[in-house]
Amino acid sequence: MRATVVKSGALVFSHRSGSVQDMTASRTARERVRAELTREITDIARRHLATEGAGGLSLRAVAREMGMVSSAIYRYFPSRDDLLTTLIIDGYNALGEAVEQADAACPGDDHAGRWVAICHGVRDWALAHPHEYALLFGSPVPGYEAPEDTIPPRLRDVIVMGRLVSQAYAAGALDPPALAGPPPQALHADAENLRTVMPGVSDDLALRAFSAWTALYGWVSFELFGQLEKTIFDRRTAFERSMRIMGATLGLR
Amino acid sequence: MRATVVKSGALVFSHRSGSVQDMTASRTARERVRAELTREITDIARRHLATEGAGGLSLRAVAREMGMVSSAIYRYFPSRDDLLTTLIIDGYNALGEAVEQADAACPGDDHAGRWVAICHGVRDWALAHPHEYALLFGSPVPGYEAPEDTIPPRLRDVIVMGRLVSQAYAAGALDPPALAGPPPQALHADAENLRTVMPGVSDDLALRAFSAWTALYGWVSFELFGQLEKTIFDRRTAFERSMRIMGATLGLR
DNA sequence: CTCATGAGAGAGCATTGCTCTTGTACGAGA
DNA sequence: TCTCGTACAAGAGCAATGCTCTCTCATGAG
Repeated sequence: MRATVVKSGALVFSHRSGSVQDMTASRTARERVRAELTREITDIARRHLATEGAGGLSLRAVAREMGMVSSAIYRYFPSRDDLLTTLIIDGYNALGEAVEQADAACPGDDHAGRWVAICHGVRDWALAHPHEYALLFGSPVPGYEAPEDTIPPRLRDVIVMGRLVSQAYAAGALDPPALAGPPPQALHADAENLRTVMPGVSDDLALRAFSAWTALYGWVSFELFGQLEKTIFDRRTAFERSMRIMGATLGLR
Repeated sequence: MRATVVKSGALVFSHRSGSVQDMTASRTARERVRAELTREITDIARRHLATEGAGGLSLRAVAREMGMVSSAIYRYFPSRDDLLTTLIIDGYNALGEAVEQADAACPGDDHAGRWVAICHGVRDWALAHPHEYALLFGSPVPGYEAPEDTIPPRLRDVIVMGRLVSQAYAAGALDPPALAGPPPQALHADAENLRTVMPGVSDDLALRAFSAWTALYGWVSFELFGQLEKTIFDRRTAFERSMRIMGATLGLR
């Protein structure tokens, strides 16, 4: 697999960079068809995922639908888990994008509004893609270990929330209520950790924001996994109310 | 997977039952053996569940371990889903019991302490039985529809929380902070609904309590499903802090 | 003692993930 | 333009799975 033409000065770094991934340019016809088929496989797999769920995703079924024999699919994905991994990465990216758009649709200085919009962004995406959400946030499929590649996409949504909190804090728009004493010193390191996506805020605020974040996903998971079944009926309203309360614990009003 | 094929010629029912919960006193020997074998199946299944997870629970493997042929197990459970259902019901009961005990271990008038104890009760049980927790609160297994029988056991834990909130409210021990205006009228029906496990409290309080409840499970699910992986390290402390904040939104201090 | 009934055994079907071997068409280097 | 290595697909096969039959036999109520 040798590139036909090396156009940029990549030659200089060619011995250093082991992982080259610029496959956007049209290479040979073979590689083009390979990329096309790979995309088609993931598309079909995503559709099966949406109808059957993660457990029902079958490589053989995907192959069948493509008119391939089952073994041929292993040319593209060495195992079912590898297919799952790309679906997971795609899922995190799709969710992250939805959240980014929800945030961007609000005026930058309406911090409380942005918070609610972000929450709705998560919930709406989850309701629209329940099985993908389950793949990302449900019980991990047994024997499957998420590789490192999934980490950056996974952070996209939380980064949006962190940015909001930091901006609101910097703008002096936060008026957090006194709910408890200062957080225990033992949590300083974790708060410091959280500040990588939430720069500038206090330990207390970072921890509260993360709590609100888990509450958001707690609600959505409850709703999607059937735990609200005979309990909450006006779910959108109840969700928004709950998220407003959570936002209020951060001082977003 | 080892085989350990045990061809037991006769079923020995001289096993000391000593069981406490046989409401129908020992009927015919046949029925005794049947009850015993049913229990043994669920025990083995629960062990497999704990090691392999829900997806890896195989009727054939359970049968093999019992020295039965695979088809024989269908005399006891008509399908894999039925086995799952009894495991789910048992799981809810075990969780509910753990939560009840956690609550009971606190002085009745220490409402804030009881709240934290209940939260730890949920989390501790979940950490001790991760796969069972995943079965109860994780992504629903595709094609599986939880039957009605699972509803009462599922309410055991939430009833404990509701009782606490009602008692604290009745004792005048709640001092909820002003976090938002009154809840929308649209949620009155849902709040009324919540009052079946939380009698006497206001709409606002019922909704806040339910929010805290979802936040609790949100945290535990995040922790168990790997979402806290490179983020929170002192998890017990962070969890308790988060739950204290949630309790404070109810006015528990 | 009789005999319907409950229960285990075994074969079998359709399905899965995955491997191995064999045939084939492409396409880069001569 | 031809050749030959390579990428690819096909097919058979293995070890599992859930579940359904049928056959046989011991149990235990009448």
